[in-house]
Amino acid sequence: MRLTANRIAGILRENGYKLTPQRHIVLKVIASSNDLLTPDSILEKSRQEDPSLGRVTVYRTLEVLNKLSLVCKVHSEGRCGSYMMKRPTEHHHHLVCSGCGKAVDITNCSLIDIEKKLSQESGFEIKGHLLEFYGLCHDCVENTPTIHSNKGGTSR
Amino acid sequence: MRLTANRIAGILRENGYKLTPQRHIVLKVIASSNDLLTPDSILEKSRQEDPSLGRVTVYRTLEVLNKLSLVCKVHSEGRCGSYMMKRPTEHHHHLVCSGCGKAVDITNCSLIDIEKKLSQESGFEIKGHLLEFYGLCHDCVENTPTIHSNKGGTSR
DNA sequence: CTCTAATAGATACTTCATTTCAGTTGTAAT
DNA sequence: ATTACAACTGAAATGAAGTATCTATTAGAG
Repeated sequence: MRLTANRIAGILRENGYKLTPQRHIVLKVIASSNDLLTPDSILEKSRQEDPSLGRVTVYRTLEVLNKLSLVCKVHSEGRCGSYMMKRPTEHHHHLVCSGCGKAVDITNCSLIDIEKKLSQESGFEIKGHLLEFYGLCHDCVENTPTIHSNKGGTSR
Repeated sequence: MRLTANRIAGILRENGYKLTPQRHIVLKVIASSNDLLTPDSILEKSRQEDPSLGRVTVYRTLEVLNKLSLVCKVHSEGRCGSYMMKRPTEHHHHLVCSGCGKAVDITNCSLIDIEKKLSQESGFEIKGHLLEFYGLCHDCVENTPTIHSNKGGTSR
């Protein structure tokens, strides 16, 4: 089951948020993409429909959507703070293409068991984990793309 | 085996980098901490020893250390781009305290096997993964701290 | 000691995000 | 429909984090 922009619009209203034309545009942009989107690319796409739409509105809408757990905030390679529509409702992670931003959901996460063991060993009260896989999708392997930057290593 | 500031200084020189007093200070700050440090906190601590030390120098030193794989770049909760000395030389991940930044190394990572399976299923050429656990260390559970910000969820 | 490429810090700039504020609007109640 | 108001919008100012440029300085090889 895929969350459409209209379905999300309903959820917003149910939670006491107003449904403005601007929000509807931003929603549509996010909901209709399979890729990871930066706030800036969301703004750009939204302005194709309403050129006067403000940057602040994008950030505010993302904040609301994040609060309602309707979007996933992803770190990705060299680019933190990108977003995509939440597709599986259960706990999951992502495999993101460093080339084009395409994202695949990974739902079979076995780290919660590991958390328990870690918790005992370390004395930490573990609140959660961050897991992302990154690489190149089939198309980008062939086309050797240069869109997403890939500088600087992360902890691995 | 723990990397000391002096040992790292040697590695720098072996790789053709000069060992300036400023770099030595920055090194000492990172090497003598068990916690995750933001560039800003590294600057602050370094300035306790040399108040004229510049922000740019911190970034440049971190860049060099990262290039030589002497530090780990960690994303952590709501705070990307923090650093800590690399302790195990092999592939590993971190458990980070959202309260005080304390970090524990996790060396038994089984995700590389999963990567292979994922690669076959998705058609992606997987380059790596990002995994971090976060929570509160024993001290911070008791003292209910407020140092590190904890706003906004990440993908989990 | 001398020489030079590497480095430091000052300054300016860029990018990304947040705050503030005055005017506008969705929507629930009349 | 009309009204009333809290929620919302965009412009502009501000802030935070990191980068680029330039000149003076210096680590360290010879």
